[in-house]
Amino acid sequence: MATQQQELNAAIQLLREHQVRVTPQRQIILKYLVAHHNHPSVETLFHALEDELPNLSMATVYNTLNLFVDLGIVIALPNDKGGLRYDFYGRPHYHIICENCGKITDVFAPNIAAVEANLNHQTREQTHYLVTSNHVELHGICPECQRKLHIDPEQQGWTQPTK
Amino acid sequence: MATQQQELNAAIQLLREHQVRVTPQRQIILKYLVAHHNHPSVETLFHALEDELPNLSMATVYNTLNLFVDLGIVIALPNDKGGLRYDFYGRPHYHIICENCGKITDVFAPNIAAVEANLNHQTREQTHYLVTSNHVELHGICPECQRKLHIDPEQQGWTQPTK
DNA sequence: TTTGGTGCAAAGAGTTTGCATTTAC
DNA sequence: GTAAATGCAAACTCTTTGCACCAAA
Repeated sequence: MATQQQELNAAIQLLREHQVRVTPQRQIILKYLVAHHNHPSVETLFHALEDELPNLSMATVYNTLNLFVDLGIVIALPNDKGGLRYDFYGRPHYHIICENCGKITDVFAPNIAAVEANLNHQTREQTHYLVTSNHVELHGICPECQRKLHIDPEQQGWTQPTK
Repeated sequence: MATQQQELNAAIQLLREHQVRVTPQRQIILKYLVAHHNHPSVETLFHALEDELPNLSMATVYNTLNLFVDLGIVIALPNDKGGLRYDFYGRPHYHIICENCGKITDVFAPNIAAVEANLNHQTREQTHYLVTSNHVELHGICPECQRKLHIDPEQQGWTQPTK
């Protein structure tokens, strides 16, 4: 398991390899993403960093995140309202999102590779696409919200209360 | 296998059950979505229908699609640029998206249920979330783009050309 | 007849861009 | 020293909202 410092160094190395400059803003944004796996929106990230970087601009946050996504350091998680949240992508994993509170949790399944291989194979058989990657995203209710909503943890399904 | 007419009728029935009015706009938008599995954006849908509904408003398209998503008739497919595309959700399926041309293709895998059950179980074990649904999305290169890009169909991986 | 829906226009949110200044290399 | 990145503001795109008119039930 790589330490946060090692992950950060590896990411900075990646910047150098792509000949983009290692600015304080980029380092601080990276450091935040490595340390906090809270899948921040641009907004969240901006406010989390405004103490450390008082004249940080929103534009810089947008530009930096777009750069990181292009370099594959970070992945963008689109939600069904058209917004994006970001995640440092050190090790392959997928996500589960709480339908009640919106929290995003990383899932590192032991046989994730087997499931994905199966999925990719089937898809290729059927569509003849050349499969390059997959995104798995689950939705559910996180443990805290289960308690808050008084949901029986043994039940297998759940339907959102009518709005 | 349900015919398009049956799917359309079922969807209209759903509108009635939820006591929302069956307007010409809603019927025509539904008809389009049932007939074309091209995963249109709001823009695409609007232009496809402007002949049939000359004073159709964008706002109506937005409102209607949001309604359909809330009713579960249609699903929203967010892309990593923060945009949304829509898909009539008659039968469970997942999607593969061409990285070159952006085309979205439906995948109806035979044992999709088994793969999903496995995924859900693992996720629950690890996170203790109550899993309610899952979204599987693959990325790849569609057959046409493989030809255009002269990609050997036997190869197993592909990396996007540097921009 | 009575809500609820539509169309229009305006407002709002989120994101990108142009440009002068600053800074990493 | 030079090219690239930042910060600011303005521009732009996408989506929602308020309201008068219309139409489905």
